[in-house]
This record gives sequence, structure tokens and C-alpha cells, in this order.
Amino acid sequence: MTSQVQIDQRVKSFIAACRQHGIKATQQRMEILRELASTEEHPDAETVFARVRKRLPTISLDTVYRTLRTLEENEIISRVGSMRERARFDANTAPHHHFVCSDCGLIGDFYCDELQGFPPPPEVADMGSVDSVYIELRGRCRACQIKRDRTE
Amino acid sequence: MTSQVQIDQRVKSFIAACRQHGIKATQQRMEILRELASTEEHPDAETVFARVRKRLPTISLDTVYRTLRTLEENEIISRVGSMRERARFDANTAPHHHFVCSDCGLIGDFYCDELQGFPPPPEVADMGSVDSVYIELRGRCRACQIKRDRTE
DNA sequence: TCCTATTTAGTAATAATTCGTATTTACACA
DNA sequence: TGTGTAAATACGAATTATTACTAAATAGGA
Repeated sequence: MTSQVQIDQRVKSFIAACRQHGIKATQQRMEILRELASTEEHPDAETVFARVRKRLPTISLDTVYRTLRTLEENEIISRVGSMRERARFDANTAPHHHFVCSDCGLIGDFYCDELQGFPPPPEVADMGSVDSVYIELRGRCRACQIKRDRTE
Repeated sequence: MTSQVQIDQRVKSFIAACRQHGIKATQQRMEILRELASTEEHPDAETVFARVRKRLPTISLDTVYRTLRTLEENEIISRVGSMRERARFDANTAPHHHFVCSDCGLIGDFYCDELQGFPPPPEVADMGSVDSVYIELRGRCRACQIKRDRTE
């Protein structure tokens, strides 16, 4: 993901993807993607803006935000973490994980010993020490499944 | 977690915990905890505010936010999801997971087939259908570990 | 070349969360 | 059972990330 060839390849396939999705492969979009594809540090919007600006001095922060969303919607990039609009809280102190409905936001607890005691893979040990595991299963709750079926 | 006795028990042990941590067991804090302990729906701050207000009409939204943070810091409740201040983006399209440093915010990718193909436990099937698994290992990165060791 | 989606710029709106400060309260101790 | 004091609260105002609006300019791509 770091070699120049790979990055160029990534941008090239992005252009193809644009054709497919019927969106334009603008300079701005290509440079934003290039920037993200060139780094492993999972930058935020401001950081992307600052860096892309070096090459496209007139780009606006607005465009960066808009583009990041467009790329995300087209599943060309992804967002790290939940980033729900509002924080949600939980008084359940037992070790557990969550099921989250991406339609209505329902959050359910579930328990799973295998996951609970899961040993971090060795490559993680190189990064640092782990002190907790956060797991979220994402999908559609029963009610929202039904709602969807009815609409179609 | 739903019976009145259990909730009362929870509030009582909260009062004890306050003594331990040297923080005050105020009406507001107790009612906020009681509210959270009474539900499984993982409410947000506004929702907690609206409900607690029925019993403590003068409580402020500010207090709810402040208290939720305090409870979280003292590990009496937890927050669902990452809720980083800013959104972070990732152009890595291969299936992978993240290691996150809670000190500096570093995010690293890692790969793990066992986790990748992990079958959702049956209790989750009752809630709905799963279409993705989000996993975050949280801890301290190498650099931050060293920084900590030096400070102590 | 031309049509249209997209960008820019610059301001303003939102919306969640936090801060400043005067006031009140829990609770340790007398 | 009072009381002094640090901790906590209420309330409005401030912050911060993100999105929206506009009109005018630009540039994909057929």
C-alpha cells in the first residue's frame, strides 16, 4: 500500500470505479484518494486537507469533507470507528459486546467467551500493549429487516 | 439488570464506590446511574436527561454530560463505540481490524483470519442479521508506553 | 465543443459537547 | 446535630466538527 506503483494503481482503479458509479473523477477526488492511499496513519479530514492543499492549493475544506463522504458511500474508503452522531452509554459492567442496527441505531448486548478471551495476534504486539477488546457486530435488527422487506 | 432490587443494589454499591474514589454521591449522580442501570437500550445523554428530569426537574443537561463522563472515568459505566473527537479515514480495502492507542490516537491495521470469519453467536441471530464485524484492540502504543515509563 | 456535475469561496447553520462562574450541596469533623 | 469547605450544580455562553447555501467559475467526459 506504500509503493508508488501501488498508489498509482489504486488511483487508476478509482477512475474506473467512477465510470461505474457514474461520478466524475475530478482532480480533487483523485488527490484526496491518493493521499489516503499513501499513508497508513488513518488521517482525519483536516489532515487530508492540509496535505492535499500542497498539491492543489485552491482546494476547500468543504470539498474534502464532501469527497470523503462520497468515497465512503461508494465504499472506496472507510471510516474508522463508530462515529455515531451521539454518544451512547451502557451500565452493564459484565464483559460483553454489542450488536448495532445500522438502520435504527438499536444496540444490543451479547456475551461470547471465545471472543472475550481472544489472544491478540503477534503483529499487534509490535504496535503496543492491548488492554481491551472492542467488538461490534453491525447489521439490521429484526424490526428494520421487516420494514425493509415491506418497502421493496 | 432489570429488577428493582438489582437496580437499588447497583445504586447502593455506587455510593460505596464514591467513598472509595473520593467523589460525592449526589442525587443527580445516583439518579443518572439508576436510569442507566434500569434500561438495556444504551441511551444517549439527551435521553438520560429527559428521563432523569422527570424525577429531578431542575437537573441540567450539563450535569448529565459531566456525570456521564465522571462515571465513565471511574469505570462505573462505559461508552458504546469509539467517539473519537474527529473522524478518521482508511483507504485499506482489504478486510482488517484496528489497534488504537488511547494516549496518542495512533491507529494501526492488523489482519486476523480467525476473527475475520468468526461466526456470530446464536443470541445475536435473535436480534437481527449481521453484515459486518468491527473490531478494535485498544491499548498503548510503543512510543506512549515509553513516554509513560519515563514520567513515572 | 457543450452540457452538467462539481468545485470554490465565503458565510452561515447545526448539533453535540464543554466551559465560566456564581451558587449550592455533600459530608468530614467538631 | 451544626458547620466549614471543597466539590458539584445550573445556566447561558462558547467551542468544535461537520454540513448546508449561495452564486459564480471550472472541468469531466460524451
